[in-house]
Amino acid sequence: MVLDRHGLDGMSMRQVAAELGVTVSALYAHVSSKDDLLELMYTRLFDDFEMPEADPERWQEQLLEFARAGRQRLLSHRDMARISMAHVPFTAELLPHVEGLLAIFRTAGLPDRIAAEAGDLISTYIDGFVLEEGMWQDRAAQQGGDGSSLARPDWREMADDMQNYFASLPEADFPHLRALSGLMVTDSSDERFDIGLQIILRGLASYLPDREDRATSDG
Amino acid sequence: MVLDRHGLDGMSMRQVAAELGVTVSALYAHVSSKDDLLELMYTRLFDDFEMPEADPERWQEQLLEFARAGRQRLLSHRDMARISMAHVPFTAELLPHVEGLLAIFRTAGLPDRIAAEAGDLISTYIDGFVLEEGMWQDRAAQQGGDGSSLARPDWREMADDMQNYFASLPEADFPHLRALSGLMVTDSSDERFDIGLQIILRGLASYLPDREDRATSDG
DNA sequence: ACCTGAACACCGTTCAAGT
DNA sequence: ACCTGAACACCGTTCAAGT
Repeated sequence: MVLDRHGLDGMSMRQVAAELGVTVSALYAHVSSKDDLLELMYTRLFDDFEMPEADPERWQEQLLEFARAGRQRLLSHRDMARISMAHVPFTAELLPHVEGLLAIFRTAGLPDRIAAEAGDLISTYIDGFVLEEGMWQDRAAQQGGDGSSLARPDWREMADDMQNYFASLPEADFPHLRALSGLMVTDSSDERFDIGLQIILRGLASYLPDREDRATSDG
Repeated sequence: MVLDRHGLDGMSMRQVAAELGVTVSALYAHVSSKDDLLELMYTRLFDDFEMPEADPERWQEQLLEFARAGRQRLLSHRDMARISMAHVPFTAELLPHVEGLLAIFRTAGLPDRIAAEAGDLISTYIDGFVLEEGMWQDRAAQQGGDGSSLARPDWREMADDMQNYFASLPEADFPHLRALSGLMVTDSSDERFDIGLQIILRGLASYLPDREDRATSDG
């Protein structure tokens, strides 16, 4: 199959067929449904995804890298976050990744109960975040117009507008929003992703049995 | 507008129109697009959503209750999690809820930087979780068949199958999955939701400046 | 084994026309 | 002010028929 370079948005079966120079119905000889096709693409997407050797001294960095890399893959093709969400990752191709995640959690010292749920939480976070940012992009592009007349949305300008809006709210009703107006819309997607993940990782760390700054006592 | 009782799945404009005893095109006199309609429903959905008075002694319980209540609302109508995700909650109707969340974070003592991102994280979690569980339900229902011949999916049986599958994996390649096979698929959605949220809340708590068990010193 | 053409049962949206 | 009817430009999927 040669349909890995897409970038399409709505990605309809008809468009895929057209791109392959073939009728729509021909696709159904190779694939039982659109969902099936997306599933194939999804599996391919993580084909060469390498899981690190679990290192208990670096478990947080390893998870951060894992999550960032996962987000990047999902961002590289449209709709991948949605199909990722629809999947329980218990297929033959994806199980090694689940195992790799569990290895990181358990060798780090997390209790089994938490280790069993942590992968789920991180996956939900990655999928949810990517899906959300995709939707926001779509909405912004949609509002910005078809590239014809109006100037394109201008990200920084929007942020400024928001900031001014928050600062202009009545003090009596919105003291906290006013106080944080300078912090609410300033970060890039990358920063927001990392901060959210950091909070999750610190939550996981809180379950570690011994939380002292153990000097690297080799023995 | 009288279209708040739906439960519809695909919820097409045509179905809405039929339910109201009207042609499709008539809808466009009241609503500029399907997205607009969903937006109206979404706003209505949180009309009477009460935010608690921020209590620094109970901030974690308050957030847990907030998240549970939010999830319940989103579950009550199809597609609401998706439209929720597409929205930055900075509309006149939703701003009071954002303010209420910020109040909880800040009176609890979280640093402003974290408070500004925490609401985002929790919202992404709620939306992502609900969207995911909806998709899993859809898939299960789809596979289970149209209620005709085969016995319906039977939740517990599926969990047992999964557990057996994990336990049967080769020890050399999947030691951690094998070790956790009894914990990977046992929890209900409600439990998984709470555990994930608990991890996030403990992550937030890790940013509190003084983390001692302060006796309730009044004064 | 792989494809085509035509059809079926849907979508969201628009627009002239009616009362 | 509110609705209808018909159309436009799409969907995913199926199925008999071709080579």
